[in-house]
Amino acid sequence: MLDAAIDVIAEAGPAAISLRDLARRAGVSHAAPAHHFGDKAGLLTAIAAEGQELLADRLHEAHRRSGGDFLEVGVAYVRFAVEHRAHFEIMYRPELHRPDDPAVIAGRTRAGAVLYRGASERGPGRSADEVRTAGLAAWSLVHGFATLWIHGALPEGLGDDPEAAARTVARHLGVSPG
Amino acid sequence: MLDAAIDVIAEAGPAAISLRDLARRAGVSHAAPAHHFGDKAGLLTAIAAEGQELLADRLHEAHRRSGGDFLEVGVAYVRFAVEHRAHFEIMYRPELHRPDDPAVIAGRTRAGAVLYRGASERGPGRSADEVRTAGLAAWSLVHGFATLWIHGALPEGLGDDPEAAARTVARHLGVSPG
DNA sequence: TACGGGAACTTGTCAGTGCCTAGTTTGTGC
DNA sequence: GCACAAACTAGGCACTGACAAGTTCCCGTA
Repeated sequence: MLDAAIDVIAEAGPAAISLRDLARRAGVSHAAPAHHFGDKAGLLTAIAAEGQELLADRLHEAHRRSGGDFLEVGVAYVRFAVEHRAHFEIMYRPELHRPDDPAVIAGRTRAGAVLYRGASERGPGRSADEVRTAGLAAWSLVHGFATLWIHGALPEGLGDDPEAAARTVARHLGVSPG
Repeated sequence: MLDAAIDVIAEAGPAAISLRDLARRAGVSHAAPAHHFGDKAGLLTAIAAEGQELLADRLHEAHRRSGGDFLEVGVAYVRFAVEHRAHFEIMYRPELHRPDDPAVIAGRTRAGAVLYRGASERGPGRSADEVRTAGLAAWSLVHGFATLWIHGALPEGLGDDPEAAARTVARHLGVSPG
């Protein structure tokens, strides 16, 4: 059921999803999805929670494999967004799900921890506030790049490899002037 | 009619909009909106085109007033997103409108020109490719910051002034290492 | 083995929606 | 005065999410 939902969202966007269509695809009655998830927001909340956990896993793994290289964590963020586009879109659309759901909050906290750990390891000699805003800058950059890439808003000529393009662009995150 | 649509989107998101509800608010029959805009996508396309023009105006003005300071153009981008949240959300949701609409393309081209002009004036001694990716980095950063701010995904403690926060964060866009 | 309970699911219904077609009003230029 | 077009209305169709009530089936317990 969740898999079918993710397929639909990935190909037609979150607005195109219908509980009844999912039920048809799964070969069950039209009320079965509501039975499991409560309502439509419940279904999307489940997807958001799954996405947060998945993102946290990916960021954690990238942090470990790269030895704490923040650039690689950012690239992993973009890769997650492109590969799990449906999850990504739902996660950052709080009006479609329940952002105060415990499972969603838990995943978001875990993912956020990796992002901020990467930022704090990046410049050890800087103030706490600098570290914080540097992390926000990096997050903003990769998040913006991912959403622009997904929505096809970026200009042509970047190639078809989002990771390589993200790596190139993210290198422009320089040291802070204070 | 467009104003009513923007109010609804701003307070409940693009998914909550209904042609019939808009008609009720405007005191006309349920088919009147469809008559003017063709269909729902037509209405949202009109909003997207209006938003692109508005964004282009804002960026152009910020570029002029700041003497070409790219940071200020980025801050204007964030300000536009926060102040015209409904327009901004529709503009970057191509599955909800018709991104190939001539009016939309015209506005997008005009807005893009300001963004890239700001980037190219930033470092005159750099290669064309560096200028291009620097512009993309800046755009990604302010776009990401704006969307995260709008969706309430940023951590607390940033205050309630998105422009000041954006200015602080965007300063982390340093020089490119190549 | 009989049974009670609960989870999974079905059936039916309701208000609401987008879109379509046909008809009606209203304003304008000739 | 009138043709014409734009603006709008009225009604219907297939669809949606949500809700209420009933059904099936499995599993632990006596």
